[in-house]
Formats: sequence, structure tokens, C-alpha cells
Amino acid sequence: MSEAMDKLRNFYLFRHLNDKQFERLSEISNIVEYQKGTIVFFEGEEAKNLFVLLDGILQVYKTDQKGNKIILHHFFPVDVIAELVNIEHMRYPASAEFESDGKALVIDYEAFEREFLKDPEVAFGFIKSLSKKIKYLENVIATNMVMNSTARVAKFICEHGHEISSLKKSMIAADLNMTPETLSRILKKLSTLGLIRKEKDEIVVLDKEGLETFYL
Amino acid sequence: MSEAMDKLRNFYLFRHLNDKQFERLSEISNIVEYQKGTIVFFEGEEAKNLFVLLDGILQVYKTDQKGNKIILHHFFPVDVIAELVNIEHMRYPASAEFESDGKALVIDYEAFEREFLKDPEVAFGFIKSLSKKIKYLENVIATNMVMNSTARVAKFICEHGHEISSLKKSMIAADLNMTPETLSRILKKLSTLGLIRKEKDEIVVLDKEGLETFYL
DNA sequence: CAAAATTTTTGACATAAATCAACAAGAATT
DNA sequence: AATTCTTGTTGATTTATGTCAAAAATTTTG
Repeated sequence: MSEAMDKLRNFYLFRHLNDKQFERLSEISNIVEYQKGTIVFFEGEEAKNLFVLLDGILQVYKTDQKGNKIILHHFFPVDVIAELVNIEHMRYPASAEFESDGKALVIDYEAFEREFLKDPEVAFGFIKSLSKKIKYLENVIATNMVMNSTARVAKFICEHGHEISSLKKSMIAADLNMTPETLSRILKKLSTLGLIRKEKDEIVVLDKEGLETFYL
Repeated sequence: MSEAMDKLRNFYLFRHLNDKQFERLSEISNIVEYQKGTIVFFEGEEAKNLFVLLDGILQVYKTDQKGNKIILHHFFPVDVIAELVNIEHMRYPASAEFESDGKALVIDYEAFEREFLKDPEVAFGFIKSLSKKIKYLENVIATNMVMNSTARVAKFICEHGHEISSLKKSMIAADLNMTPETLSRILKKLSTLGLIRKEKDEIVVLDKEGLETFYL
């Protein structure tokens, strides 16, 4: 059995399926490989498939009138994508683009609903998965509507201190829904306040509590 | 049987319950009346109960650092509140306040989960209800993060044209997460553009398509 | 390692919306 | 009807962040 199938077997939504059910799942789905930059679906498009992200990072975003991306979320493997739009026969409320090369299981939703969704375990798995989705939407709102730029940066530093070294600043800015200029200025301000120290390729947190006061 | 119980019987989540189950539901819950302005739960509080709103309007909001309310949603009867926080044993991500006098069924969640959530019909009802919640969160994001003030006002006029007469402008402004001053200025602008006409106690839409161009 | 390309920072300026204060218009009360 | 209270409007100012352009720093390439 392929590595991908292995990942699937262990994925919480499918863990309890017996061999026969799993076999059937394979029949109504197929594994697709995507290249970095590929758009999996566009905002406004109609949904016919359920996606299970197996490899790579998937970025979900909306576009405002001026054409700016507003990044809502990054999905990491393994995760279900687009269960809601399928359940509700909606159009995608946002677009999804691979941020790296990746791979996904693409499931024919209609067949899935018919043959699997009545299974209480699968239904409960869906509840879990929808819950997770609500949590991150709450987080998007809490972060982007309630907090100002400084607070968002402070939060990001506290929560992702390490990763900063490996990420481009312009990427971080995009994820925080602000311009690189604004990010740069805020980092400078936090430096001046003595809360962080900007070193070559790294940001050292000097006063975590001080940072937290911006957003807690 | 009381009017409230009647409403409950017909509520989609409980419609399929038999008399015995319904009896049991009554045992693990009770109907509470609330006065206008009562806070049902505060952001950050731990959840122990599931609420079913039976009467009145419930406003859900977050508070930013400056103490400004950021209104996320209005619930109208009959609707389930706080299923997520209960499922996930989370703290409330927002506060809820009655905007009018009201009434709700308050269910002991632990007992509910134990005795009802395994029922596939109830589980499916939960999926539906979580879906609804995701939809309005998407809408909050689409409205408040993606659209500017003018677009939000234009959308509101198109979608709630009638209600405007009955609502205080300051209320509308709060719901749109802007100040009354901003709302007043935008209405003036839309008037000047000939898209609406402001009459005593009413706003007449003159050019719906024109309004829609602001947000579609 | 030097040159070129990319990314980040800085400065000047623009913009949307909030804030503050005064005023006007309606509604409620005496 | 006159007075008071509440709500809405207008103008001036402030604030946070975006935009654009140039300079500085860093990374990649030859």
C-alpha cells in the first residue's frame, strides 16, 4: 500500500473504516499531485469534491476589491478541506492555492455522502472537523478584526518565534495581513521598546510578558 | 404543553425525538427567562451548558483593547448557541447579551452529549448547525475584513432596506462595526450619488445595481 | 569575490475611518 | 408651546496603516 494510503488509514476520519469500506473509498476518489502555485479551487466556484490534504501547505485566501489577498488560513497535512461547502452545496467562499508542491485525495462528495456520512463515526469525525474549522475562523476574527497590527506582530512573535528565521518577512507580513513596510516598522518599534532584539536572521524575545500586553 | 416546549418539538434538532427522549431532555434542561441587557455568557468563561434560544434577540460580540464592541452576530429564535464550545470544552470566544427580553432552554451539556449526541439524527443536526455557524463566520469575515465601510452600508441597505426605518442609526452603525458619524457621512455620500434618497424615517433605494457595485 | 537580483528598511505622502466637539433636528416631558 | 433629552449631522483633527519611491542590506549568481 502506498505511503499516501497509509496516511489516510491513520487519519482520524477514516481510522475506523474496515478494509472493504476503505476499498470503496479508494474507488470514489483519487490521489492528485499539485505543483507549487496551483489553485485547487477559486472563490465562487461550485464544490463537487471533498479534499484531504496529504502533502504540502495549502493557503486559503479571499481577494478584496483592490485585488489584495486576505489570507485566512494555512492547511497542513493531514486535514479535510471543503467539507462545509459540500455539505451545504455552496460555492467556495475563498480560494485555495498550494504554497509548495503537494498531494491530495480528491473524493467524489456525492458518493461519499451517500455511502459514508450516515456512519456515526464518520459523522462524528465531521463534527470534529467542522469544529476545528470554526475554531480557526474564530481565530481569524479574533486576530484580524479585534487586534491591531502591533498586537498581531507581538502575537506572532510569541507563538512562532523560531520559525521567523526561516520565513521571509514579506511572507510573514502577508500572513498577518499587513504590508512588509508596516511589519518592518513595528519590529523596529518593538526593538526600540526593548521587547525584542533583531539579530541577523533571528528575532530574540527579550520580554515575552511585555509583548503579550499588546494582545492579551 | 407550554408554548416553549412546542417550539422545541418542532426545532429541527429535536424533531425526531420520541416522547420518552423528549421527556428526558426536559429533565436535563430548564427554561430560563432573560431581561433585555442580560449577559448570558462572557468571553473567556468556561462552557457547561448548551443554549437553545426560544425568544428574543441575542447579540454576540467581542471587545477590543479600547473596550469597543465588535458585533459578530445576532441570533434569532429558534437556534442553538454554543454547541462548539461545549463539544470542544473551550472557553467562550465571545460574549452574548440579550438585546430584548428573551427566553432560552439551558441544557446540561455533559448529560446531553452522553445521552443524545450518539443518536445519528442529533449528530447530523449538529453538523447542520455547525455548518450554519461556519457560514455566518464566513460572512462576518467577508463583510468586515474584505469590505470597506461604504460597501458594508451598501450591502446593508440592499439586504435590509425595510428594517432601516425601524432601527436607530446608531444601532445600525454598531451592527456594521462603524461609528454613527461614519454611517451618516456614507449615507450622505450615497444620497449625493443619487443611489438612495433619505426621507423622513426611511431610506428609498433609487439604484440598487449602483449600490451593489460597491460590494459585488 | 564582484555583479546582479531580491528583499528589507526608510522617508514622504495619501487615505479611510475614528475621535472630539459643536450644533441641529426630533421626540418626550412638563 | 416651551423645555429638556436624545439622536443624528457636520466640521476639524488624529490615528493607523497603505502606497510609492529610493536607499540599504542581504542573497544569489556568474
